[in-house]
Amino acid sequence: MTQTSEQGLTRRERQREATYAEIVSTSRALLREGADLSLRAVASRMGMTAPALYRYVASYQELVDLVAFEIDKAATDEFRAAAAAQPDDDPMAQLICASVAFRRWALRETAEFSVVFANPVAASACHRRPEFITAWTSGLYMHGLLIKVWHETHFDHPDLDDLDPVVAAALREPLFPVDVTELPEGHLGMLWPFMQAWATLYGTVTLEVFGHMDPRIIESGSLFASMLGEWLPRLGYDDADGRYRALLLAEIARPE
Amino acid sequence: MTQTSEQGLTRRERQREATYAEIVSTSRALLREGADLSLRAVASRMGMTAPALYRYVASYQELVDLVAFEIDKAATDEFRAAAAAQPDDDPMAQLICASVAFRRWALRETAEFSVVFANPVAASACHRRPEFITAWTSGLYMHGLLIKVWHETHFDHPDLDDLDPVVAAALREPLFPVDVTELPEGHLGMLWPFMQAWATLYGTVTLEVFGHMDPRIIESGSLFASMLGEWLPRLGYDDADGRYRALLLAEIARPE
DNA sequence: CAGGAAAGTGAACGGTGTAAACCGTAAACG
DNA sequence: CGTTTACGGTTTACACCGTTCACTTTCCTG
Repeated sequence: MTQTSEQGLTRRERQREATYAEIVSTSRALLREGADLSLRAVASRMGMTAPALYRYVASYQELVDLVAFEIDKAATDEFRAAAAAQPDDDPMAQLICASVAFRRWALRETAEFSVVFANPVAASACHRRPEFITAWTSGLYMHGLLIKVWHETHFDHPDLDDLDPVVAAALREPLFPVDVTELPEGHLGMLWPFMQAWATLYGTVTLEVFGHMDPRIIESGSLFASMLGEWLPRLGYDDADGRYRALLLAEIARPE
Repeated sequence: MTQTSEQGLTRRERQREATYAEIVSTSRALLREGADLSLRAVASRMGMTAPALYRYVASYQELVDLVAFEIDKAATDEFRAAAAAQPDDDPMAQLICASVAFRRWALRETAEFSVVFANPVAASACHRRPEFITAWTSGLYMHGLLIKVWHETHFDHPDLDDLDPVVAAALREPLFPVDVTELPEGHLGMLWPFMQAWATLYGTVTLEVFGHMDPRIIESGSLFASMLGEWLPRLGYDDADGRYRALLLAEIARPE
């Protein structure tokens, strides 16, 4: 092999990597302009022809999967930044900020959100690489926050044996975004409230993004606020002083 | 005017109505075969050319809206049939059966579900005719069941004045599926738990349909069961004998 | 230096939504 | 009755789309 850069990549490999990055960035630019994602549009904006993209991506669906993965990664950075405004020893405050950031991002970048979350995933990419499950990065991050919350409150969660055996078996070797090494020993059941919380969070936001709801209520953010507020006691906070509820409302009202 | 039928429709109008019906039925047939909905496919299967469809529908999006509306209507018939297996003086049992039927329908007819529920609605059809909001019929039916539940348990709901004023204003003249005449006087606040329940129901099912979840957990139905079970106390049932929870599990497990 | 892989091009096929011009038939009207 | 009008359909055409194939260029490597 000829000279490789300090990352261990040859010139060609580095070029290839750069092209991948450009594909993703042009795709995201298209989505943000309201245009729809297409091989031809991406290629022509890059000064190429459509068939050239097949050197990087085997099909249109694979382009979508690639872009979705990168979008999710970038969005997670945004959630992380929002959470960073809260002290590190207050994971619930971080979780609130991250969740609100998730909603804010979804309502602002509806096209990007649709690519990641309103995109059937099961048969297409899941079986190849588990980490290509859409929302892998964001799910991992959110779950990490939830674990930090548990370390503070030790909130209740079912035991594996109390759950449907099928579910228990699934939780023992989960194929969704979770870092089991972060999970305290013998507390696999904590995954269950995580999935419940994720379902309601995802559901509320999807409902709002797709507009299946009175626009005035969406704009007010009340539905989202009540949904998130209901999770406080379940996560071990009575919030007697109303601090978290106040933070929640303030974050929702905060302009971009 | 020439002779009109007993419905007050001329021959021409009746023919036109029949063509509309055929458009919808062929569209649904296409969706159920896994093909995707397109003007050309619908037209050619009807023995026409694509531009002819423009005599009935102004654009592709309008075709989608039309089909979505009819799909929702047909699905609601299915929910109603499932609920009819329960006695009429047990609205909670009916609500459970209808909700499970909703999930079952969504997981079986994922393409039809996507047309109705994963279809941005706000800007397209909402402003023309409020009843063209997707899921109008099903939403109306579900809400009717919830009102019947309230008449039995008088479950708690917030007062309008306790809610965000923006929300209160929206609930006073709601533009989503609800028949205010069925609502008992002074209980407009009941719409609020309805929207919360709808959001979680919709969210859970959408999550399952799009496969953003461990397939084994979807198949077991446990997530859906727990979500629905959590609504029992909020709707005024302690379910001490576990009757409703048993019904819920039985309905989920029941084969088609 | 020769060979070969990688990257990109052009043309082509079958598919899509949509606009325009055109045409026969059936209803409506004087 | 004849004339007019409008409806429901056709052809044609345009601009896109994903995808395949044959071909060229370029650059790395043995």
